Amino acid sequence: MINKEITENFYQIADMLDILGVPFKPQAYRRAAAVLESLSEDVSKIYKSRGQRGLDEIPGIGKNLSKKIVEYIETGKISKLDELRKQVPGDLVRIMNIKGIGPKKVKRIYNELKISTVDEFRKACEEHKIAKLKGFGPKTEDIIFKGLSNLEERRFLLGDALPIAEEIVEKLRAHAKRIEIAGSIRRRKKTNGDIDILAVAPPGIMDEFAKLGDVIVKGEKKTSIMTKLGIQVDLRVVKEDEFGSALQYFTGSKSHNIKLREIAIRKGMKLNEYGLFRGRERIAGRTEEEIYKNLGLQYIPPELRENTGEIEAAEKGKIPKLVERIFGDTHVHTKWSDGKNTIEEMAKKAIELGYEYIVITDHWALPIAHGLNETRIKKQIEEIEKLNKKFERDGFRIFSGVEANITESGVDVPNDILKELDFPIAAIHSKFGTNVTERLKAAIENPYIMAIAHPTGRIIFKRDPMEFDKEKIFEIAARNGVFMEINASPDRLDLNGPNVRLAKSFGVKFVIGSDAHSEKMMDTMLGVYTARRGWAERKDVVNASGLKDFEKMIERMKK
DNA sequence: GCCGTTTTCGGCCCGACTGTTTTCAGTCG
Repeated sequence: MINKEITENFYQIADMLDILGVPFKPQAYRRAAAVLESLSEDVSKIYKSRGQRGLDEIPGIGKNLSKKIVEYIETGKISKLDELRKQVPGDLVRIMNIKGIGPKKVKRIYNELKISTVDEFRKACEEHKIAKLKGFGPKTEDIIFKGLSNLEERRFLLGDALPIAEEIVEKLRAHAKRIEIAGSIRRRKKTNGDIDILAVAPPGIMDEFAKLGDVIVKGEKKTSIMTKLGIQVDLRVVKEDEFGSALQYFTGSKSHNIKLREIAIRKGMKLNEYGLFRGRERIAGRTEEEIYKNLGLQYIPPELRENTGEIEAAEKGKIPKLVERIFGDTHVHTKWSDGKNTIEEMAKKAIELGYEYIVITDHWALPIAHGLNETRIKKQIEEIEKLNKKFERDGFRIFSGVEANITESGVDVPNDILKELDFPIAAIHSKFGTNVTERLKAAIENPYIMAIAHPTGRIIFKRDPMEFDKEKIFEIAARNGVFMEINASPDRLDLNGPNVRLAKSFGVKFVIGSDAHSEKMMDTMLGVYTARRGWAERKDVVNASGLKDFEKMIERMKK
């Protein structure tokens, strides 16, 4: 996606301008980059349809930055970045990523020691040249030396970070009056760089917390540790009547907060983590709700706090009523293909999770996944019918389905099989770079396919999303009434939030599926969070309603 | 480089903690 490439370029320009000591511009570049990062539309599409002016209208992007975006779309590079590279040599930008080392320090080392590469920095540390510089010392040198061998920023899947955060909160709960997860985990971002926890507690909690990892910093209001798993955890302790303002502040996002503080200033107030103030008078702070209210805003759920239009929506009272839970799982694997559990075991787990139905969607003849064939799927349908009699009294139902593979010649399951199934879904599992738009289109236009599973094929940290004409596919899907799946698998979360929002703008409806291959994995909450981040409401998500609605929908689609 | 319910010029979020200092600059979130 071109947005991401431009974002990278902008962040680099910002860092370089920082090193050069240019004021204010770095912030402008970073703000623009952050906006582009969570923009659901492809900037090249915007440029194609509405020209440079279309780009200009994006908040945080003015004449100069839109010109640079156009330059990147047309030439694949930004000449300003090339110019800056001549002025800011070597690895200085990368070295600046070391926590505790910023533009000023990097620049001084560069100027005074005339070094710029990682190797030169390492050598300078070993020879203790950096500690001898004025204003530097052994600790700073140590931070740099250790940081050099760990330069890549590590991020964690929400599916990994959230349980760790919850575990720490549980361990500390007895020592705190109130305690909650804040930061990007509370916003349910798909990946997280660290864990932020906020508490109202006596000072002793810091000692308890310090036992859970290696201490990085320890003060009475803030302590940071590094856990064995390599994830940093920050604990902040605040006063009880400041909890709301602190939670708001530490939940972010940064650009959401900056915007809120600007609104506060415009209305003659001041907002910080201790409260909302008018002059010396503190007018809010105990709860987040009263802060938003006093700023003249509707309450904004954490998942939306990315400064991508939610503040404007809140000003007009138009924050959507987001999905809260789902009633069925539309993507479940079993032992019939590559799953670990039986249909019955998966059904029982679903009942335990409070669901009213599941759809069994095993793979079809996929070589890697020991798939179904015509005789076996008939047997599977028989088993499902038998189990349905058993579960009837629980008000629970199992639907038949399949996860068809979308090959280059179309969906790999014959139509006369598909039409026997309740809810067949289809997905691409190979050749991620070949005719993707055409293949997705063919699958959507197959009259029996109900949903496209993991539509972009992305696997976080491992495989980039496939390139295809999203607008076209979403338009066709909406027209054909085919659902786009929000895949709740922790390393997929595909569609992601911004894509959900884009698809929604075309009138696409969604299903949330766990893609579970074992009962342990059958939790769709990450999918619900992803839907919320995409501003999806109950009416946008089929399985956000109960069994009756799902049955009716299937009947309708069968006609 | 962006932006405007005081502004098309002159602002640009704000407090905690650290290391290196003798009162604070730099960095982070």
